[in-house]
Amino acid sequence: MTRDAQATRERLATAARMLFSRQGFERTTVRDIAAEAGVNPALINRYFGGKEQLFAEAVSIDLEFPDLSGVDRDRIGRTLAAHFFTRWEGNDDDDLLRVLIRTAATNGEAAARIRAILTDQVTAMVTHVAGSDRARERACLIATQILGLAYARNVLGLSNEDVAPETAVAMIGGTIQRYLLADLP
Amino acid sequence: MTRDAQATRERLATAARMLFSRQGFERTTVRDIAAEAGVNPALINRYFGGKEQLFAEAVSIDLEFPDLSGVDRDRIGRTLAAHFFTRWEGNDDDDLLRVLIRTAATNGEAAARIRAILTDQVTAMVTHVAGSDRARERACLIATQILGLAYARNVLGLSNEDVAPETAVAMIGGTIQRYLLADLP
DNA sequence: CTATCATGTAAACATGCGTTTACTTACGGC
DNA sequence: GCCGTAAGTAAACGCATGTTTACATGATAG
Repeated sequence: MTRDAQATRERLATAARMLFSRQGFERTTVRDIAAEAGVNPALINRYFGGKEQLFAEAVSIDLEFPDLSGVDRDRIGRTLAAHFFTRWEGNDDDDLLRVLIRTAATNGEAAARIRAILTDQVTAMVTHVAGSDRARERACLIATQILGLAYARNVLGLSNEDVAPETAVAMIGGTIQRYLLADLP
Repeated sequence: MTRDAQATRERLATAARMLFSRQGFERTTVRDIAAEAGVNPALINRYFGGKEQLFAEAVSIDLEFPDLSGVDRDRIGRTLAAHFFTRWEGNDDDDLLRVLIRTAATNGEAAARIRAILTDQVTAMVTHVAGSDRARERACLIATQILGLAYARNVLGLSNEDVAPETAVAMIGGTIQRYLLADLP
């Protein structure tokens, strides 16, 4: 048994991300997390202070928008749709947006975290592309579509059999394009 | 204390809908439900067999699409958007779609229920309006937008301050219109 | 080599959960 | 009016949870 506090911490955080992502906060037990990390449950309290703090520390997120500077102005929506679509394509079990979408359903802190992401990251992107005029409204509209796509795929389990990826990227890309740049009433 | 089995059953079902809606399945306890209904927790088992069965019975849902027969073909999307928007406007605490959206995040059965709604009700509506060709794809696209709107409002708590209702109805209506009737790639 | 302290463990603790059991109470037919 | 039965209750059960405590162990400085 090799002993390395920092490595153990990270094993716990990684295991936590994976399980929170798959099952949400309530259904994931500290014993599950510890077993997945191969250590003793008590270490969660030693290193993080408790389950809540582990969640707060394990789940922080960056949407990682692609660089849009070289993209045709009328293809930005499609590029963003493709970005999110492929990001969730793989079954990487520690995608943090997935964690939040699942967890926010019953956890106010997670919901606040997503709102912050919208306010900060999406609005910044919209401002950068379309200017600051009504940027927040546009960001919220875009968020409804992106979150709906994420929810359908991650929570409901809709797959490429239900909507072909090309169709989804093209149509949802068109929607984002409208929300970004079309005139608002 | 007046005794009426059927009334008690309904009090339990109503209380369950409200609490499941507010907190999701895991966070809602049978003791909470019984207290809200003003009866003994054991009656949940007597009348429904258990918490799971109570959930299954209390949460069945009808999307109640508006009658679209008299609506201009190019205003159908907007009509649908307005329908869903106003439906969730009020704070009625027993809206069943809200229950499902919250609960599906950590409960496979609820997720299956929403998929069934999509398959049955939304696809039927699409078929009726736009014909059966690729109706399921169109239904899934519409679902991503509707669910995203519902999620943003009910789970994240986005309000009319974030996006003005007129803007949301117009823009999201336009999206549904495209998903319903525009050529798919 | 050994003393020491961070690291890890096992077991118990306190609590809250869904459910079951044994019991009490009010209603309706006779 | 009585009594059988449906309706309702109180209390306990068994289990799983997050957390704490007391103890064991391995790396490392002197």
